[in-house]
Amino acid sequence: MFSKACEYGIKASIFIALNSYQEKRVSLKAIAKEIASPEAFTAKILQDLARHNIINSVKGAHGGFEINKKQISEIKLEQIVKAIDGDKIYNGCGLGLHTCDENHPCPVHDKFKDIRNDLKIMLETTNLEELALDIKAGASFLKI
Amino acid sequence: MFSKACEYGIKASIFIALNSYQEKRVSLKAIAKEIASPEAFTAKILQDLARHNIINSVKGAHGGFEINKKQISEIKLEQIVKAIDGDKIYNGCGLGLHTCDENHPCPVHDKFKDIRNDLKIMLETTNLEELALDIKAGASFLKI
DNA sequence: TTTATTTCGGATATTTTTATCCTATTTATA
DNA sequence: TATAAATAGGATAAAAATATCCGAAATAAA
Repeated sequence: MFSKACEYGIKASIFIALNSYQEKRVSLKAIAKEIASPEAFTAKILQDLARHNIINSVKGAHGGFEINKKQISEIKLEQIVKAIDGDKIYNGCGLGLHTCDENHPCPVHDKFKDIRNDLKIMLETTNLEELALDIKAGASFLKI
Repeated sequence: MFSKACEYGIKASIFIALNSYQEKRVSLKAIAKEIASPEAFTAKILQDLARHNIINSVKGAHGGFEINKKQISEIKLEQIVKAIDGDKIYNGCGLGLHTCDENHPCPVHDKFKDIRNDLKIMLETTNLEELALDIKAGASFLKI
């Protein structure tokens, strides 16, 4: 469904959010360990998220990644997915047609429409805060 | 959502079904042209579908691909997807966790559950016949 | 039986995605 | 100011997905 890069990006964002609530900045190393991802690859993704102003990066000693506490509940999964995978998840045709819409639908266009739309709504309405709270409560997990 | 291979496989199957209703066997060349796919790559996919007994291949002059007319309405999208992409679309965790279930959910497990299930139901209930009939009626398209 | 046609299948190539490595730069602190 | 701790980012490597090539095998028809 998502690329590996996107999976890492979502998990990393949740972990950063979780720590930001406690005013804790987290290092790349800590993030990669927590979400069980390759460190250098994760670094690239975090840079990408920082460039998109989804997370904030601080260089130098005692540096690391953080998210403005007040913004955590405003950040939607959609922003992370779009920053990393682009919007192909929205525009793309289920069967790869170049143009696929009501006037020129692919064979599964109608069948996919609702599913894709549900996914879209889910990504647009799910925010980082709720995901972080679940992790905090032990109701969900970032690895294994 | 699906791999390119899977997209080609679905479109090819629909085109073969369409022709099989008219007792017409179609060649790899004709298929690749109709669905705008690379010929040699499509060949591999058709071989795969044939090995899974979803389509039938006939070697030699006047050979090609066909589907038993009586089976067209019985072949579900699910079979094609599973033959080509495996069942990762069902078992895979949205965030790539090794184990992700009710007892050990990933952060988006609940959010994804319904969407994934809708997709599953769609693939399990959509058959080749209805897709072929839409193409025949000009209500959907295999390329562009 | 020869020839043309067509799929089969192994080998290889290209592209994209994922992952790693190394140096530069930034920053806090001793 | 020197040092250690971090991220930034360019270059490269490895793996996976996509795509191509070519000879072998099968089959219909001349």
